[in-house]
Amino acid sequence: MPIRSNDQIIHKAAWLYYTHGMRQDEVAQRLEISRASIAMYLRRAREMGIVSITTSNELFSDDVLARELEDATGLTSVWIVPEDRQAMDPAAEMPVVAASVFLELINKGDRIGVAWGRTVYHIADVMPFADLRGVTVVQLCGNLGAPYSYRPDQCTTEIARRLNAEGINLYAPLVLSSERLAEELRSEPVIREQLATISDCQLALYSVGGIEEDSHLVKCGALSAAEMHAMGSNGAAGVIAGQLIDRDGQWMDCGHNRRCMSADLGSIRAIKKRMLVVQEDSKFEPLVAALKGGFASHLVVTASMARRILDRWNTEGLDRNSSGKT
Amino acid sequence: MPIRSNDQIIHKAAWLYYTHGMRQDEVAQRLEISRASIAMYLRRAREMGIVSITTSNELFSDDVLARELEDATGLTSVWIVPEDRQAMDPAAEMPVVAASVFLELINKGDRIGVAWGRTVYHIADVMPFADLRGVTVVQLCGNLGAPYSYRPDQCTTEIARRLNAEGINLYAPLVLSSERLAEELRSEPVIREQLATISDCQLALYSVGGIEEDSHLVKCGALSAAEMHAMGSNGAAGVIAGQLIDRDGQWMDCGHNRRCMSADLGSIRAIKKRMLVVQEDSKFEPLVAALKGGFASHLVVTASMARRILDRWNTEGLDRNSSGKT
DNA sequence: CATCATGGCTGACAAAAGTCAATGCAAAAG
DNA sequence: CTTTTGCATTGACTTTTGTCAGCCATGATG
Repeated sequence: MPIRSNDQIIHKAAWLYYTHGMRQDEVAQRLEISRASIAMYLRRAREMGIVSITTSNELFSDDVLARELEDATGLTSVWIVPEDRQAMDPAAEMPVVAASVFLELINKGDRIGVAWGRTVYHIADVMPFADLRGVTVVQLCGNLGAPYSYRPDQCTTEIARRLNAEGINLYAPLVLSSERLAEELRSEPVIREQLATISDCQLALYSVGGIEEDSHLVKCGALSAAEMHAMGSNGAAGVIAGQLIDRDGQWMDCGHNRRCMSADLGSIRAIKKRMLVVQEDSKFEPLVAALKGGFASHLVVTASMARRILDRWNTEGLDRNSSGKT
Repeated sequence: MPIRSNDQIIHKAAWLYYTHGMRQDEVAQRLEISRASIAMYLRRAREMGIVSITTSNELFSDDVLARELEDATGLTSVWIVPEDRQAMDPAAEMPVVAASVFLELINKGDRIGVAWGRTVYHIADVMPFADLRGVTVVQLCGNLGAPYSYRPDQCTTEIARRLNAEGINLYAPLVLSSERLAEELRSEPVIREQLATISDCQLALYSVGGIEEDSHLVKCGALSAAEMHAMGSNGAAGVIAGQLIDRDGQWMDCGHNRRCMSADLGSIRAIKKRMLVVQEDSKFEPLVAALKGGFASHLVVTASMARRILDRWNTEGLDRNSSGKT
C-alpha cells in the first residue's frame, strides 16, 4: 500500500513536469530538492501509474488484412503483428501489442478475467503501468503447483499490480485428483461465488493452449503425454483456461475437464470483450477451435496466422455466425 | 485531415520509442532515418495525440476542503487549486487543472457541450492533445461578432482539434436584434436539431459569467452597461452560456434571454457531468447562483472560493438538495 | 528552362535527463 | 547507548534529447 506522505511530492513533481512541461531543474528548484531526486520521483510516478503514457495501436489494427479477417470471421477487432523485414521479432512484439490493446479495452470500473499461460504471462510482463483504481482483475482458472514457472495467480497479480487494480485470485488448484473433490470444492461458497462472478466480467484475456506434448497441461503433470495424445484422438483440439475443447470449441466431457477448477466456458463466452492472443504458429488448429467456439471477439495474431485463418474460413465456407459474434 | 502516408512512420517511431522504450538513436537506426527526424516525429506524435501523456489530478481532488465542499453541497466532485506559497499562480494554474480534469471525465464516444468565455478559452489553450476519435464536441451557445477575442466557436474548435474529436459549431449569432428573429432562427431545422442534441451530452464545460460591466455580454455589446446594471437590480446574478440567471439559478424572462441563441438551460441541467470552472474570486455571487441552479456536478475553484461557498452554505443552512444533484 | 518557394531531412552543438557511488539520517537491533 | 541497516538524497559525470541553420529534392511559376 502506498505511503501517503511521500506520494504527495511525487504527484507534485509529476504534475509540474508532465502537465506543465517544466524542466527537471525547474521542478527541483520549486520543490527545493535536488534534480536527481526529481528524476527518481518521475520514474516512480511512471511506475505507480501517476502518469501514464499510452501510444495508439492503430499501427496494428490499421491493416487491410485485419479488416479482411474481421469481415470474414465476424470478430469485433483484429490486430496484426507484422512479420516484415524491418519489423521486430514478431514473437517478442506480440505481447507488447497485446498489452497495449488490452489496456485500451479497459474501461473504468471494469471487472476483468485473466487466464494463464506463457503468452498471458509475457503480456503481464510488458503491461504498462496505469492508474486504474476501481478495476478488478479476477483469475479465470485454478492454480498450478508451485514449481511451475507461469503460475495463473502470478499473471493476475502482476497485471493487477501494474494497473493499480484489485487482483482477486482463485485459491484452488487447477486440477484435482478426483472428480468428487473437484465437485465439492466447486460447491464451497468462496469458490462458487468467485466462479459465479466471472460472467460479470466486461473483458477477458487469454490464449489458447495446444494439445501437443509440450502443452502446459502435460508439462505441469495434469495429464500424461499419452493421455493428452488419447484426448487428441478423441477430438480434443485445444485448451481454454485449462479445459480441453473439441474442434468446434465445445467443452469436452472428459475426466480432466471434470476435475478442473476453472471458469465455466459458458461464463467465458458471456463476457463481452474476449481478447485472444496467439503467438505460436503451431497453435493454428487450437486457435481455429477457439474461434469456432466463440472464445474471441478481439484477436491479436501474426500476419501469417491471420492469412491461414482467412484461408480456412474461405475454404470451409464458414461465415460470421460461426465465430460466436455478440 | 491527416496525411496517411506520412503518419505511418510517425506511428512507428512513437511505438518504438514510447511503448518499447527504445532510445531515439535506436529508433533512428531501425527506421533508417536521422535521429533529429525521430525527435521531430515524436513531437508530432505528441501533438497529434498518437501518444498521450496524462497525469493523475488526484493532487487537487485529494484535499480535505474538496471533500467538505462535496459533502456540504452535494457536488459529485470538487477540485481545489491551492493558493499556498510554493504553488503556482492559482489563476494561471486553474485552466491547466480544469483541462486535465476535463480530459479525465471524457469517455469513448461521448458528446460534449462546450460554452464560451475567457476561462473556457484558456482551458482550450492548455488542453492536452489526445486521440479521442468518436468523441463529439458541440457548441452550447451562438457566436459573437468577429472582432471579439474569445469566440465560442474557437473554444469548440480548439478543444476538438486537440482531442482529435469532431467539432460541431452552432452557426448562429449569440444574440439577435429581435425576439421574432431569434424565435424564427431557433425553428430552423439545422439549428433546432443541434440545440435538441444538447441534452444528449454526457459532459459539459463552462464557466459562469458575472453581471458587472466587465461582463462579456457588455464588452461584446449585447447589453449596455446600464442595461446590465438594470438587470442586476431586477435580480440577475450571473450568466450561463450567454443567458442571464437569477439568484436561484433560474432562467430570467427578459428581452436579452429571449433574443439569445443558446442551449436551453433545462438541457444543460439534463447533462450528467456539468463541469463548472471559476477563476476569478469576483465571481462568487454568480457562482452561488449557478450552484443553486444545478449547473454544476463537477467544480474547479480556488481554495479561498471553496471556503466562501462552504461558509455561505453553512450560514444559509442550505443542503445537498439545493445544488441539483443528479 | 531557370527560378523560386516549400518542406522534409540532417549534422553539429547546446540543453536536459539518466545514473551511480558516496553521504547523511533515522529507525531497528544489539 | 552504540551499531547496524535500510533508504532517501545528492553532486558529479555520462548519455540522451532538443534545436536550428543549412542542405537537398520536389514541384510550381514566370
